[in-house]
Amino acid sequence: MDPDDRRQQILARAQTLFRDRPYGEVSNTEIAAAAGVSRGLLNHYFGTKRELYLAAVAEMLDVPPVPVPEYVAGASVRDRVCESVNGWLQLLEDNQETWLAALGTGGDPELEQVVDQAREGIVDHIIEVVGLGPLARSRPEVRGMLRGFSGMAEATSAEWLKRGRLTRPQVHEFLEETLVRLLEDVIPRVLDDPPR
Amino acid sequence: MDPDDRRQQILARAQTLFRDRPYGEVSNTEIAAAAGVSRGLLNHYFGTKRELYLAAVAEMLDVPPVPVPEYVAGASVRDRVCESVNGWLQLLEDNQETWLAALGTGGDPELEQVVDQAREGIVDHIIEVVGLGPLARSRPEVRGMLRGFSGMAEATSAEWLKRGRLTRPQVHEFLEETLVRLLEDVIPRVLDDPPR
DNA sequence: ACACGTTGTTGGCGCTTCGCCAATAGAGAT
DNA sequence: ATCTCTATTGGCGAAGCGCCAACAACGTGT
Repeated sequence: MDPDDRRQQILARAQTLFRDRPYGEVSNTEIAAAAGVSRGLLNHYFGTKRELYLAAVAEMLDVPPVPVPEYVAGASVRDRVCESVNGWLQLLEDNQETWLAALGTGGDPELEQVVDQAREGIVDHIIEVVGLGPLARSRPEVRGMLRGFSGMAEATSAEWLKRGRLTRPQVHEFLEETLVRLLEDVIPRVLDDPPR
Repeated sequence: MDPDDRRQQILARAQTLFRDRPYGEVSNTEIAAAAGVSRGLLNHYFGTKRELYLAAVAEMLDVPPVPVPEYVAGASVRDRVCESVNGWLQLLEDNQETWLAALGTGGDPELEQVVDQAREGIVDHIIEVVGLGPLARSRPEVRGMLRGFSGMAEATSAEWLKRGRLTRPQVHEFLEETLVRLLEDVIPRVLDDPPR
């Protein structure tokens, strides 16, 4: 079989298994059986089990980015934030299991880095949507604070998807209101103050 | 040796090892050697390796709670929030490695539950500090949204401790300003709106 | 004082998993 | 047709975990 197809097939099977059960409970033997190949082949394509895991998670997180809403002249910051939050929630709803499975990283530095990169991409998206590019380039603190907002978004989304203490509209309104206040009040205030 | 002491000693050694390296890379043999006991004794005290891990993490997270600042009549919400944020940051600074190690949970449901409980404790603390008890009891959404704030606090703290894109005073001001706006504006607004 | 049971403690057995490697087969090229 | 290259396999050795039987040390009852 074509090596690329085989690699992709193995990855797909590994993803479905790693979605349901944690790393330690999924054996390479099981993945190989699910893919209909021998166990040694996994070591042939991906070196070790961890590398296979990293590849699987990395592809899980590689979702098509939310399209940036086209800039409508006269659209308020609030409108654009609303649009962005909506896209984020839709993306989450479509890929529930994927995100929920990838929330915790088990303290593995490399895996942490993979997830970290995905989160940084979210921050990029926010920056682009609200037109914060120049400021963010000169002030790294902006990215730091938006990562904070990203953490809030993940936590509230988990409350919605997992625990059910919040509904989707509630999460939306909560995040939208919060982000507006961050952009208009909190972030400028923090940037103005001396870092001490 | 006294069983309690032995158990505690093993736990201590396991904690230091699990702090530095992820679960899969720490062998029971190593823990036993570090504790100066035989490997089988770990299975005697804690049933399985996972249970030992859970016990270690649980004790890591069992930090002395931040004392609730005594209620000064006339103290504004902002003052109390400031005090609370300060306590949270101090706690983080004192137990850096512990928290950073426990941030990711590897998708393990039981471990997730342990960390989840600790985070819920943080929410309890916030509720108590800002005097939101009655409202939180009748409206579970309040807890959900405060969990969102807790996620933001963790993310910004990681930016400060790990990545260094934020300083501690900046994190403080950021969280304080945000929480004030949450309590005064965002949360009431979300609660008033129909959940749809 | 002596036997006895309780319990902390150890070493070892069996099973599973993982990484590696030699052996095989099958396709494409000369 | 043969040769080579590579995908693919089965198996070997090491390591780790859970369990259990044996040992020892201490207290207890008679």
